Amino acid sequence: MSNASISALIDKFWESVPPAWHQTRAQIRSVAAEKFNLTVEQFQVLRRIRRGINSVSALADANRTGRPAVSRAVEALVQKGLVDRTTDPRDRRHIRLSLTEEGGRILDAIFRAAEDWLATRFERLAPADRSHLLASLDLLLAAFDEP
Amino acid sequence: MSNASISALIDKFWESVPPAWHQTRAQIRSVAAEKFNLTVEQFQVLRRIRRGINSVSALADANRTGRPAVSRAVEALVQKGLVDRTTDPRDRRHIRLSLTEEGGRILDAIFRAAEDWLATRFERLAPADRSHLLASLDLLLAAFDEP
DNA sequence: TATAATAGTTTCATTACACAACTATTTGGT
DNA sequence: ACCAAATAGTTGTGTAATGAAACTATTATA
Repeated sequence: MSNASISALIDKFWESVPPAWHQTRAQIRSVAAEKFNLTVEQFQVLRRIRRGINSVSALADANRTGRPAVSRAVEALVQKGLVDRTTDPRDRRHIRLSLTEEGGRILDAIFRAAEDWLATRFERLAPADRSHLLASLDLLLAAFDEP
Repeated sequence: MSNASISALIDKFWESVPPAWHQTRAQIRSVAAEKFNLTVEQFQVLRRIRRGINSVSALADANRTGRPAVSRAVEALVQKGLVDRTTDPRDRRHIRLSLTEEGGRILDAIFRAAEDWLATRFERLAPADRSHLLASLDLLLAAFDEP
C-alpha cells in the first residue's frame, strides 16, 4: 500500500512534471528568445543570479545541470552586458556574478511576460488548491534534494 | 494576497520543477542511454505508448513538444525493433503505434531502474506528504492543461 | 614543496528541440 | 462529384541544451 502510493506518485510525476516544464520552457523561449535574444538557460541564470546564486558552480547545482552549460550561458550574458564577473580577491578561483542594471531591466521585462503566462495557469486553481500546490512543491524540492 | 500567493507559487515552481526534471532526466539518461542506447525522449515515447498513447500527434501533445521530434524518436524505436507501426485501415492517415515484445522488455528494465531511483526520492517523504504531493501533481496537470 | 582539491573554461559530441515545407489522406461545403 | 481546407505524419534545416573529458588557474593539505 505504501508501495502502491509511491508507484502512483511516480506515474503522476511522469505525467505532470515534464510536460509542465516543456510547456513553460516553450513559453519562456517565445518571450526571452524572440524579444530579447536570450535562451531559456540564460534567462534561468539571470533569475538565479538575482536570487543571490552568484557562482557558476552554485548555479549548476541549483539547476541540476553541469558547469559547462552554465559557464557558456554566463559568458553569453557577460558579452551582452547583462552580467558582471568579479574575481574574489580572497580566493581568486571564485568569480562572483552580478546583474548589471541592463540585466535587471531585461529580467524584469521577461519576468513580467513569463509571470503573466504562469499566473494565468495558476489562476485556474482555487486559492486553497494554490496553497496545497505551493506546499507540495516544497515537498518535491525536499524529495529531490541531494544529501 | 491572492496575488502574493500566486507569485510565491511561481517562485516555487521555478525553484522546484525544472531541477526535479533535470535531475530525473539525468538519471534516466544514465540508465536508458548507457545500458540500452536509448535517448530520454525515446524512453518517454515507449512509456506513453504502453500507457495507450499510440499516435505521433497524441504523443507530442502529451509531452508538450512538436510532432517532428516525436516522429523521429518513433522512427528510431521502429528501427531498433521496439515499436511497430500499423496503418489504420479506416483512416490511412493514422498510424497506430504499439510496443513489440522486446520494446516491453526493455521498457520494463529501464523502468525498474528509474522507478527505483524515483522511489528512493519519494520514500523520503512521509506517507501523508506523498498523498499531498500526488494530489497536487494533479493540480499542476490541471493548471497546465490547455483549453 | 608535492599532491590533492576546487572553480571555472574549452573542446567535442550528441540530444532535443523548433519551424517551415512537403506528402498522403480524408472531410466538408457547394 | 469536385475542390478547398483540415489532419496525420515526415523530412530538411538550424539552433539550443547539455554531458564527458581534458585543461588552466588557484588554493588547501599532507
